[in-house]
Amino acid sequence: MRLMTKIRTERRADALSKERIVEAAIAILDQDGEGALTFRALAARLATGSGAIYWHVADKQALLAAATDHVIARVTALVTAKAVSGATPQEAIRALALGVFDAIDAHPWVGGQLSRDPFQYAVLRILEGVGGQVQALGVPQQAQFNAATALMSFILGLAGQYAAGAEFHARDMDRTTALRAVAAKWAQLDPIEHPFVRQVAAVLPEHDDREQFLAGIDLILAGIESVR
Amino acid sequence: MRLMTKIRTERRADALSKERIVEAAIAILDQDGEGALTFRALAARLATGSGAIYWHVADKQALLAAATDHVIARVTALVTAKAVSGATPQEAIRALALGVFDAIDAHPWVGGQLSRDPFQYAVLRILEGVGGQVQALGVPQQAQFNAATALMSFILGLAGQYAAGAEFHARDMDRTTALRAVAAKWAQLDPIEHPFVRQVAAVLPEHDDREQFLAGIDLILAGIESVR
DNA sequence: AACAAGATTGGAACGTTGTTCCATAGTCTC
DNA sequence: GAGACTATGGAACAACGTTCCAATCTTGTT
Repeated sequence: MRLMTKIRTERRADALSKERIVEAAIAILDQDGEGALTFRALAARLATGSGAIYWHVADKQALLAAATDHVIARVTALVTAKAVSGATPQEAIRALALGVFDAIDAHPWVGGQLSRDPFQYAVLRILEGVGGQVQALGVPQQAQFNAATALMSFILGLAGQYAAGAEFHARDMDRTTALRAVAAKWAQLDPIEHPFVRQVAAVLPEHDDREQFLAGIDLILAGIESVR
Repeated sequence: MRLMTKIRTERRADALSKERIVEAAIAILDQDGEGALTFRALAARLATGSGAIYWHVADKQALLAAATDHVIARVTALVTAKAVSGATPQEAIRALALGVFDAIDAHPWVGGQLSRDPFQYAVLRILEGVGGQVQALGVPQQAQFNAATALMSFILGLAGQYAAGAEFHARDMDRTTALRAVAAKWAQLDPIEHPFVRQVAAVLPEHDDREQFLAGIDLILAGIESVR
């Protein structure tokens, strides 16, 4: 008896595969937003039927998780590679966080997906990256869990907010005018009931999301420093 | 000509109203989870048709936002009342954060909704509560925005994660056994690629979400302290 | 009391979605 | 070639959010 050659011999040039499906899904998501990804649109783009797609992918959740992982894997791989080549743990954490932020900026749907499913592989990747650097930071073992998950929660929280905001304006306007519109609405709130939000509204249109994000990371890093 | 008496005279005892609809929605969400809230189920519970509901509510998003606000308004009102009666800003922030956490624990769907729409009124309420205490903390004006939104993002991030996790097990098992299952899966990961997650898996089943949440808040508060 | 105008109701109907089912076609092992 | 397994494409199904509309109820005017 011969060992079965499990090597997939190219059946056809245009054969379906999980990878091709995921890439097509990402293309749709990037081009037309989260709402545009349907199995019909996907089947049309791949010139096949929805049944064929289900042969390779369990369901829509799995498809979204795979697409998200595809994007996040790039980020974590790139950053952990940098981390090896002599950077402080703080710098590595900042780089990882910014990598995730930029990925969400480029693919807003990733933000929504990350904050929706805590046990998907992409989230685990980020936790591993953050956790490793927290260890390198010299945080005592019992505190590592809380420190790493705090960083994770912050990243995912802002990810979700930013993504939802991006989904919100999408086509109609650019980000600045959208923020200006929100600020205008907030400025009209009751000064007695919402003094702080009104104050925020004044600086909202000019603020830089990236800087805000990094400031939050630095805040938590400073907090971790004080525990160490 | 006489001024129109715009006072709504009770049309019928069982008249529909936005409030009754929101309360029924909350009942369904609490009882059977986020997926169970449909306009058909809502209409059945209220003994009416879906068209009648649309007369009072714009769409499903508005309904979920109203339901979320209904829950969160209670929390912020309660906590800001406490804050007035002499508590340190730190204590007030902890109380507010824990209030939100407990609300999500009691109504997991609130977590999902909060992290999905950044401009809904409930989020604004939390931001106002947090921001007011950040001011009271003596944080310089330029840093207040970053400090408050960092706390917000952390709260919403963990809210989303916790809610998604709660939705995940829901009926089948309680939280501890669900965590044990996840921990078991994580423990089987490649030790080279995922050392930190494997370490986390060991403590995952015994950890207390509430404590973890509070630890994160304290970490950020410590970070804010160092900036002050 | 009768009427018109608007507010409110209940349920049918529409278009779209995720998913399942199935008849067919391709590919590999004997 | 005969089967067995893999893979495909599209029809069909149930459920959803939403729209539409005829019927009813309430109010203000005569």
